[in-house]
Amino acid sequence: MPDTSPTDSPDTRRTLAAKLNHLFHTVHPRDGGEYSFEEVAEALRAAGGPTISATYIWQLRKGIRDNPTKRHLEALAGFFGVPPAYFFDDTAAERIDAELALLTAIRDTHVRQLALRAAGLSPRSLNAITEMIERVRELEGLPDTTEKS
Amino acid sequence: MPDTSPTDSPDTRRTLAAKLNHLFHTVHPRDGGEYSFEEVAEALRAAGGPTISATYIWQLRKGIRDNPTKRHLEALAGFFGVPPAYFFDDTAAERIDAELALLTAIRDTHVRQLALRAAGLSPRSLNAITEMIERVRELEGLPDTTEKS
DNA sequence: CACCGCTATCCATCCCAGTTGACGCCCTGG
DNA sequence: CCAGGGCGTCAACTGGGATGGATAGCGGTG
Repeated sequence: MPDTSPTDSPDTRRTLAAKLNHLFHTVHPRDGGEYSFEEVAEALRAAGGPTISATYIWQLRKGIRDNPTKRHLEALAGFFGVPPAYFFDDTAAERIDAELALLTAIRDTHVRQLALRAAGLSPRSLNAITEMIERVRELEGLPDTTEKS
Repeated sequence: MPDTSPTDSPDTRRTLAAKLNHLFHTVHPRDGGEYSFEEVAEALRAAGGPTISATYIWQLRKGIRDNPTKRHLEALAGFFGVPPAYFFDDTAAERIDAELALLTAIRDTHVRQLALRAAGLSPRSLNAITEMIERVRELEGLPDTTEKS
């Protein structure tokens, strides 16, 4: 099973409302004032894509509603010029990005191939093969540091 | 005004259904077969977070429904171990697709351990060990077909 | 002060995202 | 050849995501 780790606690993670609020406060039209909800709704309508009512934008910013659909997230992200991922919880994304970074560390295609083929083997077989690798490392004069990640 | 450019790109964008389909096809449980919709729904329920009915997952994969809410996207992304951005940004999706098989493989701590230890070995040793893994796969009744790209 | 334009806030409503339950198909074993 | 369970598929229903319209505050103008 892939990742069934318990979803992170409902702590004081930045809520969708907070992020939207930050966007409104940060990106504003040529003069100082913030965008009005009506303006945003209008602009989105003009953009041709999916439209959002001004009232709903207000609800999202206020935190009254916090579970918009994919298309609406895309539209909002598009308007404010941020990637849609901005609205999602970053901890999960960060963890996965870290994993992806680890993958780039494994450049050797042979090692990749090996890992791919090893996936699915029983733990006992994996252990056995790992031990064999350890032995080969020893024979080839590589460090045997069994560091824990 | 920020970015009011049309949200849809000119070319045929990969639909949500296609991406989901790819995830189902690529990341599968220990024994070759794909996850069943029921299994995914069950796992999400067990994870404690927001739940998705098996039927709905089917609808999303089929393309019958294509506008899920934020929480459901999070849940799905969490299950398959990809960042939520996977469902939005196509370029990111392609980048992740390239690593997806390896990414899921590496998630098994034993496999990761093995891969890290294997890094640095001589090509000949790697080949030898890969062949041994192939043999063990055979003994454990795992598919020997190198899955197509 | 009355009036007007504008915007945030509220409320009642609608419609589609999401669920429930049932059906049909393909296995597997008896 | 027929149970029986598992899984994908379908149709109808429900709830909340999303909307439109009404109201209240607020500054500006004559």
